[in-house]
Amino acid sequence: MTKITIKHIAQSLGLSVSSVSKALNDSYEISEETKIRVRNYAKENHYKPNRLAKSLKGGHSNTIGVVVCSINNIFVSQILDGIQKASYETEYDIIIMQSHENVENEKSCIEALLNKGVDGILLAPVSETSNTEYLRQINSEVCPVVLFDRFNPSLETMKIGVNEYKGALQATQHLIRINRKKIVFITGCQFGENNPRIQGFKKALKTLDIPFYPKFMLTCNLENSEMMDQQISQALTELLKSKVKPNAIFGATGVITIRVLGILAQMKVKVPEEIAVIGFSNFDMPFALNPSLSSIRQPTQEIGFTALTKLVDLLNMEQHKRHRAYETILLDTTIHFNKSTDL
Amino acid sequence: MTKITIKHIAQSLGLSVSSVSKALNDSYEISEETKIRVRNYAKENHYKPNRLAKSLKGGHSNTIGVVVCSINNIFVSQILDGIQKASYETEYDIIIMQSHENVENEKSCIEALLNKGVDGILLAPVSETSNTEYLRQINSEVCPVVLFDRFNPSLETMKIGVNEYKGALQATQHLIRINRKKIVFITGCQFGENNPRIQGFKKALKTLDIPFYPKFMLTCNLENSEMMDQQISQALTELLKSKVKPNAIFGATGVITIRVLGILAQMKVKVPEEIAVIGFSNFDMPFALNPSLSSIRQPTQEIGFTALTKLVDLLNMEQHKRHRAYETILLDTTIHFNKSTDL
DNA sequence: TTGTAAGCGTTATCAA
DNA sequence: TTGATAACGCTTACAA
Repeated sequence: MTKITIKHIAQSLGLSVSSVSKALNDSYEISEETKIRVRNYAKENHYKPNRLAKSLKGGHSNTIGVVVCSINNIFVSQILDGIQKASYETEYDIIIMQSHENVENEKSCIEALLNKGVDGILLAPVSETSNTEYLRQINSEVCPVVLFDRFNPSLETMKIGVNEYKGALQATQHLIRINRKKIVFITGCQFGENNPRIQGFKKALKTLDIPFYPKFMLTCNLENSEMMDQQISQALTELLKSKVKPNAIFGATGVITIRVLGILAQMKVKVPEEIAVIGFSNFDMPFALNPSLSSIRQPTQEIGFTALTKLVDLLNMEQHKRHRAYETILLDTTIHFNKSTDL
Repeated sequence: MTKITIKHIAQSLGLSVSSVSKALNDSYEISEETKIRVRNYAKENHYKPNRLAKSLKGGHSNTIGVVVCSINNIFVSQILDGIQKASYETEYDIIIMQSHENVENEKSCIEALLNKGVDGILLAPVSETSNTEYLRQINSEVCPVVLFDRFNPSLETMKIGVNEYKGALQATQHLIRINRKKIVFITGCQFGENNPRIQGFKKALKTLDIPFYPKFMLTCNLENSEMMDQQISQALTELLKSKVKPNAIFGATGVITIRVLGILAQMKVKVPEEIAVIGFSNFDMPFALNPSLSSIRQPTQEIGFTALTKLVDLLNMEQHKRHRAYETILLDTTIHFNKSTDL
């Protein structure tokens, strides 16, 4: 069970270390016969190249860093699953870091990854503007940074996400179709005004000349779920008392949407009779929810898989050619109607 | 932004490489004055030691491998969160692998980790007997293996889990207390007969002389959630038609418990009126469920944190002293009563 | 107190 | 076709 190295092989076979290395790497300089001898010996003795030595020599760590808001989140863990799946087919290891929806944490995560010598970074930015300059510098001077899930519009790099605009548009249209036009839209405070989910929502209203109530735009803190619950339930309580009473809620993220369901249940507000609910959510068991949730589902596995694959593609290119490969990939969402909008 | 090495520092300061190394490592051989010069220069120029070189030299990778059934699972991701948190305070990187509840995958994961040269392994075994011999060999000859969540009773090593027996006992007692004595117990097929959750359940029945119906022990496939849904709903449909109709369900894992809720909702079975439901679950938003779920909650963060901490402790000990440090830590669960058992 | 040199396991250059 | 040697960045006897 003891580790065997090239040196051992060389000694046992009466070859030099360099010849063995070349044989193992299928170099043209080595005779077929020797290659076979070496390969056989290596296989029989379970030789495994030492990745550390290889990396040290090669100047890269064969490691990719991933920064997400929180591992402990269904949406994120599905993406991570996709990233892992893609990574199995490569030589890269994955190191995961959590920004916890905080811009400064995000920077620390990236710094930590850089210290570890990662060859590339996969990042779901905290906000649309977080660490822009820093990231730009990293991407052009240190290692490629591929963005996924959320984008930083002013950062030129590879981006993989979903067509949020379309998803939000369709979901809103559905609410309107079932005659729920007084829609509360709940987002995280990291969402900028130009967020495509907000834009899709507004677009749907505008097209059909439905009035937009600014006070129906709710913003909550994604960093802390207790605060979030408080903020949402307080805001909803007030809105339900106001003269223009809402009759639907659109949740901009999975956590928001599902928490809203819980909050409404505790407030004894009937869904969908009093308030219809729809939102982004990748929760796997919509029927277990109260009531079964209508949702916009994102192809999370594919996001992760694509992001990692594209990053590896970049890594395999010469640095100066990379910028030409930059693209923004928008995958399609799917929309699922269940009881929470069933009228 | 270019990487700086010990060599650069040595040249700039007119010192030798070894002196710089020693200064940086606070060796007694180096004068205070030199140390300060070196440290300052290092700090000013953002010197970061190359971990690869350090590891290659030191003969360890500073990496810990973690094998879980699936990242994409609330319970697991909470544990991973705990592991990460603990790892921040160490020099170790974490590499995660997924066994997908399959014994052979589990072995491949471990092999892959060993190839990467991990210094230790954190493993949530697929079953109570999976890969016993292999793991024993690894643990004694290669690197420490710490078990968490599920245990392999015949493997002598460090183990971190929860008092499942007690949790199951309490939950069952609660069902009995609300006069629900015909309890269907649903487990995964990886659970052996001696699993503490099953034992706790049986004990509660036995103590109060409640009959145990073998056909109320349901087993489902945890590898595939569609199959699982099918198996459970089919079995329940039959049981509900039989002469001894169940009036409660105990779910042995979070996925089972929540899926049961969804299945019952689709079968239009009223919870808790017709069937009360309780089970292990670490789902964060019990109130969003239909109905709000009574559950046994495990201290997932703490499990992960403890497991990693203990593994690092082992790593810091001399190999031959490790076995003396082995212990089995059982953390307490908490039980939460909600609507699904509210009678 | 500081420096020299060897070595961790590879790969790459150049000679033989 | 094969081998000797240097190098990647760091640590550590051993010498000076």
